[in-house]
Amino acid sequence: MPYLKMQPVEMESVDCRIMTSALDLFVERGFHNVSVHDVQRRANVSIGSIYNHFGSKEGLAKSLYYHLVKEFEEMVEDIIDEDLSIRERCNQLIWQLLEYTETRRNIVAFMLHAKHREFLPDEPPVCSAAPFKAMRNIVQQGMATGEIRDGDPWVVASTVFGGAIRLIHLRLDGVINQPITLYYDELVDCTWLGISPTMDSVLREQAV
Amino acid sequence: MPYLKMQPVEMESVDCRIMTSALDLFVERGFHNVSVHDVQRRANVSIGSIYNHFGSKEGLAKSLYYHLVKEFEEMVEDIIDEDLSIRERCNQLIWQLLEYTETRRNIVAFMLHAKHREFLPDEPPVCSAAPFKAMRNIVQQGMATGEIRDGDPWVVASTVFGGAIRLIHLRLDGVINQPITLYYDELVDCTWLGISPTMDSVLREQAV
DNA sequence: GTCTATACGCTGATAGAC
DNA sequence: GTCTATCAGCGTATAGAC
Repeated sequence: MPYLKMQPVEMESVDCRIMTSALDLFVERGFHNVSVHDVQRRANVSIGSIYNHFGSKEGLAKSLYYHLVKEFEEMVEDIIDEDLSIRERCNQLIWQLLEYTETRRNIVAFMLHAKHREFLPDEPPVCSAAPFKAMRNIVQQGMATGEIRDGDPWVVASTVFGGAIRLIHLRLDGVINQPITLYYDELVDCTWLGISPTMDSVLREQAV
Repeated sequence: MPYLKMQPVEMESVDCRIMTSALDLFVERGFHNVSVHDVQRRANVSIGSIYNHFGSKEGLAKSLYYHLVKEFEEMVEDIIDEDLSIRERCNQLIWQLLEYTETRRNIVAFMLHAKHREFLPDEPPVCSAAPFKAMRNIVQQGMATGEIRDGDPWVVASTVFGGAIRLIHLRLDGVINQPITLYYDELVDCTWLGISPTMDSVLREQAV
């Protein structure tokens, strides 16, 4: 059952069936452990069809990759377009990342887990793609407005999203067995307030 | 030039040359884009030799993997054996991770970046290997002694090390162009105190 | 545009001399 | 234990009918 967001066109296009099958197989076994025959079989099309549509196995992977980056980018854009504080934006992003991991596991797995350089040698790394740049942008805005601690953009951005991404990896690897959306509140607390318990006491004292 | 830590034995053993060559090639091109012939050529041995020592390409990868996990584990054990507070232990670990990334790039890349499941299907994910368990253990101890904010172990551990691991990935991907050891101090601050600037002000106010 | 049958290169692995 | 020569199978890609 294809579940990729498709452009206006028909939902059941051959392209979509092929890409969906490819995505699932690539995530299950890894790009190099999937033959074009495998994709062909799962998508219920002929090999000729695949080569007609995508030119090569690499071409198929590339199309799929672009498609997913775009979908991801739109998600980020949607959040940016909402009228939110920087902090709320970051949290919203973290939430969506966790939620995507649960509801569209393979998309996240392909974006975050797959080592594209191995089969798309000319592609820059994912983290330099548009959506990731947008994420870092948000962080920098936050530093400018004073909503986020000032410092090196890389360090701060890594701290903001590093915890979430780490949780996602653990979940994808099957080390964590429950939906990570359950961890959202606690994760956000840890990230913004830090893991040092002294800060807690400071706050508590203040509250008293 | 082989740079793997070798057991007591001679530093220039054939095993070591083969494993070092394999490590470099695997990291450069990915396991599946490296043929046994490639390894053989770089290590200046014959194919027969490789099959004699390791039985198969997968056997070579497995030996290499075990070797590196062990080396990593020893690093963690060394830190645990030192007489340090939990917090210092965590920081020491973070430092070592950053430093390893700079001085033994390929080892870290192979451990953190490589998707072992693709070529070692029966291997559990890296993050469930001994050294990672030890890292989570330290965090749990910290929660027990009150040195670390109490909470779900996964979330807290991900927050403690997530930032560092994220930085390492960015560095390995070539997105960050300077040694990440430079970021150590700031990273540790962000992690323990959180990225919320309000905490800073709280502290500052307190200090006044 | 879709299909089947086929070609051809590469790579993991072995045999057997030294 | 080390080497070279060789095999067998798989997997990408194409040719050509429909």
